[in-house]
Amino acid sequence: MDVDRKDLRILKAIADEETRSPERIAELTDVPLSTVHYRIDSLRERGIIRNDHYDIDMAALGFPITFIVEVIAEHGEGYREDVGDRLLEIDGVTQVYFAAGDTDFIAISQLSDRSMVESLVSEFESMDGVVRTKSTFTISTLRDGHEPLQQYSMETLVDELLDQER
Amino acid sequence: MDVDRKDLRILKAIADEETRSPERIAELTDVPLSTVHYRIDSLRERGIIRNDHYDIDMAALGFPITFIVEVIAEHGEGYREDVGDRLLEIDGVTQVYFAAGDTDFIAISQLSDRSMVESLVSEFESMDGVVRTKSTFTISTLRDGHEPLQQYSMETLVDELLDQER
DNA sequence: AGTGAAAGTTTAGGATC
DNA sequence: GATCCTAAACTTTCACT
Repeated sequence: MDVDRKDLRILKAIADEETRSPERIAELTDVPLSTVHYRIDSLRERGIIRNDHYDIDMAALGFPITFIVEVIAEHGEGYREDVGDRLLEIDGVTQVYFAAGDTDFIAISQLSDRSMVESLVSEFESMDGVVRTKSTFTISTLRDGHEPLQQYSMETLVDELLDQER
Repeated sequence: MDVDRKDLRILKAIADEETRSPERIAELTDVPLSTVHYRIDSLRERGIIRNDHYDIDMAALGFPITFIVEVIAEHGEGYREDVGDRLLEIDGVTQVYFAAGDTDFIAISQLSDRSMVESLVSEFESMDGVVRTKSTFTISTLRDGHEPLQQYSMETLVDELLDQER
């Protein structure tokens, strides 16, 4: 059920080469083509690989601004859940996290221009159950999260995910 | 060069159905199959669709914790650039934004367990040029950013991306 | 936009460990 | 249960209309 070293080699090749081609993965990992197919199927069954899809570059499409809003919600009877649900309904909000500590939610959105930023800010501020918001306007994206496994060394993957070293 | 309504219909179908199959896209959009192929090629050439790849579910793989760190850097001679570069080198840091305002950087990481959180926090704190950090531990992910276009209504897309309404 | 043949990719069957 | 080969089935690309 758990991943093994061969799975990790395949996943790392997928992320590093940004490929979906079993042929290419087979070359890079020295795992035979048909085994690559078998392993990818199995990773999909285990929910580790989701659907295969296209990666849409939001900046290239016309939404170059990443806007991050921290939200402090009222702390009583289901307010937090309500606010969370309403954050999810706002157009352009692509990530929402529920957090521990001073901040209750962090919402990240991809926007087209300043007017879209302004209308988003006013949507957040007029939202029922919201006590305070803190917005961060990003100047540049040093790294987007589109291929997360690239940011782990094989060593970290092995250390963190495999129980028994041998 | 710019996208038109037909491009947006295709992109929205890709995001909503999480599909990569031109046949399925053709069905959903009523655009002929060969035109879907042609349009997807053209979107790729324009950089709007990047590579097609697998979506790796970091939580399912074994990195269920999203950890968000705001970094305030020293404000002199290239300190900011240095800090940015060093943030990018840390294992597990999947998104880094350079921001305007009180916070200079926002780094988002996907981690396996508390011990990985602790070692990341100490890496951040011991980093040269870092004045202060504020960490946010997320309890749950209400939405990850893996299919951003799902979070835009067709109306918003048309309003924000197409110049001339007709 | 559409057609159809060529090229490429994935699935399925069966042998092996 | 995992592996790996081969061949059939399917999908995509490409030259042409």
